[in-house]
Amino acid sequence: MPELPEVETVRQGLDTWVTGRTIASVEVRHPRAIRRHLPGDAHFAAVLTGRTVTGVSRRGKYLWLPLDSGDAIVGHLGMSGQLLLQPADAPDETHLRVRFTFTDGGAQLRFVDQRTFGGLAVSEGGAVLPGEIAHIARDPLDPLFSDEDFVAALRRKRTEVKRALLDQTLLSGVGNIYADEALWRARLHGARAADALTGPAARRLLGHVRDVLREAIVAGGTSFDALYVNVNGESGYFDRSLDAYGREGLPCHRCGTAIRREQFMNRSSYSCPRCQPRPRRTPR
DNA sequence: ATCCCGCCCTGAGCGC
DNA sequence: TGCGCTCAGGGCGGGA
Repeated sequence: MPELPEVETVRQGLDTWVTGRTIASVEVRHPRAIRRHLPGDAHFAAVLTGRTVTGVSRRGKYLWLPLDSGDAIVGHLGMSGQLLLQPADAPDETHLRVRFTFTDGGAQLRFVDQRTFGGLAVSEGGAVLPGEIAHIARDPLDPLFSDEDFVAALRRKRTEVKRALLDQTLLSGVGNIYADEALWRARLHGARAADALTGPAARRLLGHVRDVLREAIVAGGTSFDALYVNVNGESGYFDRSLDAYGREGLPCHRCGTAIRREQFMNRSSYSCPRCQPRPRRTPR
């Protein structure tokens, strides 16, 4: 569910409310939530207890909390994960998976995840960049992201442009919503062959990706339901600004044509039939 | 090496 | 009411 803007909203909240605090206890309520932490839940709790969180970082849709030990807690929200700050006396959430308490006795950090596609792990020595996510590309808001490298890599891909936008090793942070939004802005159908894009077209597309991500962060992300919320349980409001995603049958904000929905990668894709005509040739 | 598919889960909404 | 089906914002492993 969460893409870069939603994860960045969570990152900012964690940075405000968790950085500088020392972990007093860790309770793993569901083993699947730490399945990527191979040593298991007892080890997970033991290495984190007594550690101080020194910041909160993000690459694409991954978050990590560097610790004073040089290790890090690395996490992914999957489709339905939430990181919430809750008073100690707040009732446990139905899908509470991991609870952290702090030595200051303040709000707990809770990892709540209905579908359990998300998870947490300790990354040994991962404070600067967890090795577990070294294969994830920088995101387009990262100051060290290289536009020219991305454009060149995109134009080498023998696949459809939407598939390439969703490839987290090419650029990170873009998911189904923001891919469709950027393609709509760029007036490109997602089935266009990536290696058939001209350099200027690829650069324009990247510009639209960057714009829509930035605008969505300002809005606090996109929340269709209670599954995506910030660390204080509040929804973002970028759903009001969507031009394509989820708008099947509604008029295109540019030309008035009804937005269409198509199946792609076992997911829905939304586009304007007039502004984003299907390519005649698709990649093989 | 590159690309693509199936799968990992739970719950909401819908038609019957 | 209840059943069964479809759908949901992601990423990985493994096969082709």
